[in-house]
Amino acid sequence: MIENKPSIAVLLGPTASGKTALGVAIAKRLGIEIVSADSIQIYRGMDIGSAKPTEEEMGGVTHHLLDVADINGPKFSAAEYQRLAREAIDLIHAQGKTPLVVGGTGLYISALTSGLDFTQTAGDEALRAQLAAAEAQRPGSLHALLQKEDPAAAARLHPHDTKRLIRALEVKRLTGGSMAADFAAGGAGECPYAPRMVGLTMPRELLYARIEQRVDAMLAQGLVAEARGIWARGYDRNLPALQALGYKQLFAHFSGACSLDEAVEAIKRETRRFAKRQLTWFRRDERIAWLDITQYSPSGLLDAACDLLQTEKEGSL
RNA sequence: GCCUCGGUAGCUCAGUUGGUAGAGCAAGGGACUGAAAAUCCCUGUGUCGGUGGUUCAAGUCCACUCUGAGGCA
Repeated sequence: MIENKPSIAVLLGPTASGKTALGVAIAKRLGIEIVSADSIQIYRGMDIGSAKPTEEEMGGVTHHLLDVADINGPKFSAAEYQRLAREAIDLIHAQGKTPLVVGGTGLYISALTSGLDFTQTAGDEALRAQLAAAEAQRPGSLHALLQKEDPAAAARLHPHDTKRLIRALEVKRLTGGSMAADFAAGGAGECPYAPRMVGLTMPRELLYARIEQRVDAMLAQGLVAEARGIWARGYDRNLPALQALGYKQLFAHFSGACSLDEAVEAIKRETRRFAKRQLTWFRRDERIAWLDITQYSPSGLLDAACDLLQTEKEGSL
């Protein structure tokens, strides 16, 4: 009945909800370290557009999992994130502290708070390229293939969901296993930690207004120059890192596909949609204690968050 | 003051010879296990400016009225 799993505190929420600042404040008060759960802040050189905290914003609090990958380096993955983050967490636990995971990438957070077990098969780029080509040539062929090789997985995937179809075929062919089993598990496997989760929320209108303001602030901070610097390196525009909000739309502008104004509008629109998807992901996790930031004063919010995140600790100490 | 063209979904608009309305965009909901800020699926939310009239039946025809743009005086 008594679980002895080490606890982790998690602060999550959609983009522009104020996680970064609150996270630092919490870490300072509790004297702990932060583990970022952000799929874009892992990239070196993508600072303004990813809203990566500056040295000043970090306020002396140690942040893990920032700047751990290169834009054109080996393909990063959720599995890689899980490995690195667990290392960082173990290190923090070794110091007798509770790590505070802060971020908005749902899959990454789930990789730490649930039993998500990525199979031991790394991606096979050649196979992926081959499958992608087959689908491009004859749409629908991947789903038909999967139907033959792994009907259970095929039943879970839409014929248009090319990325997952490729992955399912990859898993089947390389390991003989089935993605269907993973889907069915729903991440319910063994989680090495006891997570304490707090989510930041607010009325949708306010969130959208904050997104608008933040994109404008990024532009004022030099987002265009940062993106142009990366653009100038001539990387393949299809790199995963370059699909990031802000960069992707500005690259379209640099290539002459649209005006700067149009790119900025697209960034704001796509960021809104992203926030909506984040909320969809988080909503299904009943473990999250939601704090509506409009219901608290800044210090009240900090108190409430610390309270929720610490309860477990008090109980176990 | 007169004339013309508009007023239909959050926005831009379409609505055949009268049968209580539909596209794009925006938006909302959902999925998600090695690309996840990615990828994919679903959804029309409406006193058709208002009032009265003709009609079995009005977004559609008639009258009046409110309102926007333009034109003529």
